[in-house]
Order: sequence, then structure tokens, then C-alpha cells
Amino acid sequence: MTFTQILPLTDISGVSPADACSSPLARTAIAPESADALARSLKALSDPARLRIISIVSAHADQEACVCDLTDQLTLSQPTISHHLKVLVDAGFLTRAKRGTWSYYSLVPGSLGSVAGVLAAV
Amino acid sequence: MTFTQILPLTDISGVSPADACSSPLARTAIAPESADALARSLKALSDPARLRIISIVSAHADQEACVCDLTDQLTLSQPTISHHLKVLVDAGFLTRAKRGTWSYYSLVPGSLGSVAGVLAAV
DNA sequence: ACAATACATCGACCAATGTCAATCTAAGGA
DNA sequence: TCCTTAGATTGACATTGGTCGATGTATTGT
Repeated sequence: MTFTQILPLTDISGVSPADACSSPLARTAIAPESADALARSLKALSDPARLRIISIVSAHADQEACVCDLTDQLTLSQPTISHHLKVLVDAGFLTRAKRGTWSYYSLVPGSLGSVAGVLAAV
Repeated sequence: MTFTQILPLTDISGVSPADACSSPLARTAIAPESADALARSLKALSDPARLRIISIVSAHADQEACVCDLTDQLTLSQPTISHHLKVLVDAGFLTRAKRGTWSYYSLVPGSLGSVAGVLAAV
């Protein structure tokens, strides 16, 4: 078997060989597209006002809050709060339900936990 | 007992009364300072390049990677990668160790999981 | 001592983001 | 019908953030 080659210990199938300074791999890294998607989700969450909005919503027994709950507790203008709500809806963390004059925002079940899970696995 | 008052069901001790449109609370929301701190951590993570850096580092068997591992895999200039590394070190997700000519970056154990845990509890 | 290499820092630039005042829209109440 | 209220949208503005070229700083090899 003169063609048999002993691979360096740092080689893992499908992973390109590393530089001299590099150490062995235990697994492959996250795919660029996955990193993009996760970054988009995290970006939607990485604002103090938006985190407080999510927290206020999920603090309600029915996981639903109206905008007045938010304007009461956040020291931000109404348009700014409305902007943050839009960001969270677009990112898939909240849903909007209009009933009469009021808008109610609900937490999308599992959306936060999903991001937390993916993050912990990065 | 003419002084006894029946509190509305929406009242929870220490929580200010809600508007007419509001629903009952199950707990209190996150404190503003905690939201600030969590937002800072998440902001450090909410970039595709930085997520990939963390992933590449933790993909190594010893949870350590040199900068050349990163410049190989990320299509970004060396100063840009250096910038992202600084952000992650400042945020407490990575530590730097210089050995000879090379800089090695390691994952701070538990830092990612901690953020994920706090996030899931928001 | 000198050249080369690895990486950090600096300065500049453009894009993205958070904020608010002003305005618009729709739903209720008089 | 008209006024009021709740909340979304628009436009402008200042700030932050990602990127790179140029430069600085150690460290290694000759």
C-alpha cells in the first residue's frame, strides 16, 4: 500500500489544512449565511428599549401588552416606541393585533428561546 | 371595616396601576440597567463577522485560534478583523494571549451561555 | 544590525441606527 | 358631522459602526 498517506493530526475531513500556528479542530465553524441570519436577529434585540419592550410584553399574564403600557414605562417618544415595535415585529419576535383604538403586541412563542439556543451553539 | 379597599385584579404589589386597555401582570419587567447591560453584550455579538470569529475559535479543540485562522476564513482586511477581535475582548467574550509573533484568542468559558440564559429569561 | 512577518492602532469615509417633531390615518364619542 | 384619541408614518438630524489604507510595534530569522 505505497499510496497510503498518514494525515496530520490537525486534518479533519473536508476542513482545509491550517497554518503552522494553528491548533486542531473539533468541528466546523458556523456557515456564513447562518451567521448573517443570527446577526440580524441579535441586532433586533440589541437595544435597551427593545429588550424592555419584550420584557414588558412577556411580563403580562397573557403575554400581550398595549402600546400605552410601553409609553407609560419607557421614557421615549411615541414615534420612537412605534419604531422599535416595528423592528421587533419585522424580526419575528412580536406580533401586532389591533382591537378598536388600541394596538396589542404579543410575544411570538419560542422566538426568544430559539435565538438563545442558536447563540449558545455558535 | 369601612377603610378596606378591594384592589383590582391587575394590581401587583409595587407595580403601578395599568391603563384601562391593559391586562394583568404575571411578574415585573426587566430593570432598565439590566436591559442596558444585556443590550451591550448583544450588540457585541450582533455582527456576522464577530459571530463567525467566535464560532471559529470555539471550533478548535482547545477553544483557541490564532489570527491567521481568522484571516484565512473571513474575507475581511486584517485591520477589520483586529477591530472585531477588540470588540469581542472588550465585551468579555474572548481573551487574548500573545505567544511569540502570534496572538491567540480564546473563548471565555460560559460567556456565551450566560448571555443566552439571560436572554431567554427576558 | 537588518529585513521580514504578525498584528495592533490611527484616520478617514460611508452606511446604518436611534431619536424626535410634524403629519397622517382610523376608530369612538358627542 | 366634528372633535378627540391611539398609534403609525415621514423626514430630518446627530451618532454610532463597519470597513480599509497607511502606519506603528514587537518578534523572529539571517
